[in-house]
Amino acid sequence: MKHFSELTPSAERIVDAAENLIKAVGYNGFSYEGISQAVGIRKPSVHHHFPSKTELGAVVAQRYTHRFKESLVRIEGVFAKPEERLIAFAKLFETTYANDRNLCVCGMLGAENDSLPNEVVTEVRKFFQVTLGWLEAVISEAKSKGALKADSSPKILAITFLSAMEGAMLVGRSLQSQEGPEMVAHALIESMTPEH
Amino acid sequence: MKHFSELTPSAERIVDAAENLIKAVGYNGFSYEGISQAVGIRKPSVHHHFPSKTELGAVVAQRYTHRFKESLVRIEGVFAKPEERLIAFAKLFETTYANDRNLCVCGMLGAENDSLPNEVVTEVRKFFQVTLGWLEAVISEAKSKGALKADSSPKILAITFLSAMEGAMLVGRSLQSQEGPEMVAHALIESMTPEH
DNA sequence: GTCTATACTTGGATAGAC
DNA sequence: GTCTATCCAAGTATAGAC
Repeated sequence: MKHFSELTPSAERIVDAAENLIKAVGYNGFSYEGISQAVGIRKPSVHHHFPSKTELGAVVAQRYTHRFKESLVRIEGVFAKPEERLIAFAKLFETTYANDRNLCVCGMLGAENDSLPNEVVTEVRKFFQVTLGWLEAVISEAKSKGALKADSSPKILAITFLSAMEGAMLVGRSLQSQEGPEMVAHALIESMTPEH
Repeated sequence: MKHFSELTPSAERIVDAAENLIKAVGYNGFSYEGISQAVGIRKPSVHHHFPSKTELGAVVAQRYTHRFKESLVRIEGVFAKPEERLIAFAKLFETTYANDRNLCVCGMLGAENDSLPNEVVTEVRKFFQVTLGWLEAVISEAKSKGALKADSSPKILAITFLSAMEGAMLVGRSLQSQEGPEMVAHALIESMTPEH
């Protein structure tokens, strides 16, 4: 399959448009026509760069995961404390949500999982595996430092935290609320912080 | 708009099929053809009962919310303690998830919000308002009893809890995991339970 | 209530010229 | 790389017979 690092400038603009459309209306909700309008070229030109919708969807998810990983590494370089890292993590989702109540690309695709081509399903799963691995390590460190108090394993807490972030975007969007993942993250972390 | 209480038996089977399809593949993922196959009648017969997809979607959401409310009232009749009610609440989602990793109808529709007709959006919003209202009351009671310890307001905790349930289904489905909302609910409640 | 037949639109995709 | 033209399938929807 095509790799996002080898995209021509036009292909890049197409992936940008597809990513934004997926955040808003999902894989089943966007079309080549929509991409065409967003980018300002005709449908067959979109097909020239991405012959099939499957491939386009997979590249979007792949690039999204890569950039998300970059953000996680950046957080490690800026924040030393695991508690700060968790808040910074939540802010990644908040930024997406604050932009038009958009969802996480892979959250949206995860919801649509059962109607997605296999190539896309695979990429989406990788996003969750990578993200949960990172969260688990951060939470594990927070617990061993005593900065976080909770009986459940770091693995389960990571799933809980990520679930809350993804769900917060979905619930907030349904309520047409300004409040999103960051508010939920604060409530969660606060409830797991030991009394001083 | 049509009300779900006035459905003929055929219409009921159509709504059943549509509900199941929405849980699996969403509003944008299902078609009259799919309904037709699930129910065993032809496409125009489906249109006879529900002229437009918009109306069918709205009735599905409407009936789903009503039944969910019934479940909430049933929980109140069976469990007295707010902690038990929260677990029973989580089990409602777990039951849906355990059936083929299906999503909550309104969770799925919430994700698709921006590509949904207004009538459906309205019904979905009602689901979240009703559910959050109920959760807020339960959490409020739990806090005043001292069964739950958390600084955030019951309103915010309700959003947090529901977000975690909706997100858990989405994340679990993406990972193709057996573990769903119930595991997350236990982790959450445990972390908010005061030491004895 | 259900059917066959059909209309109309959109969506994904290809051929071939520039 | 982009275009016009076109294909074919699917999706929503209607007409009208039984």
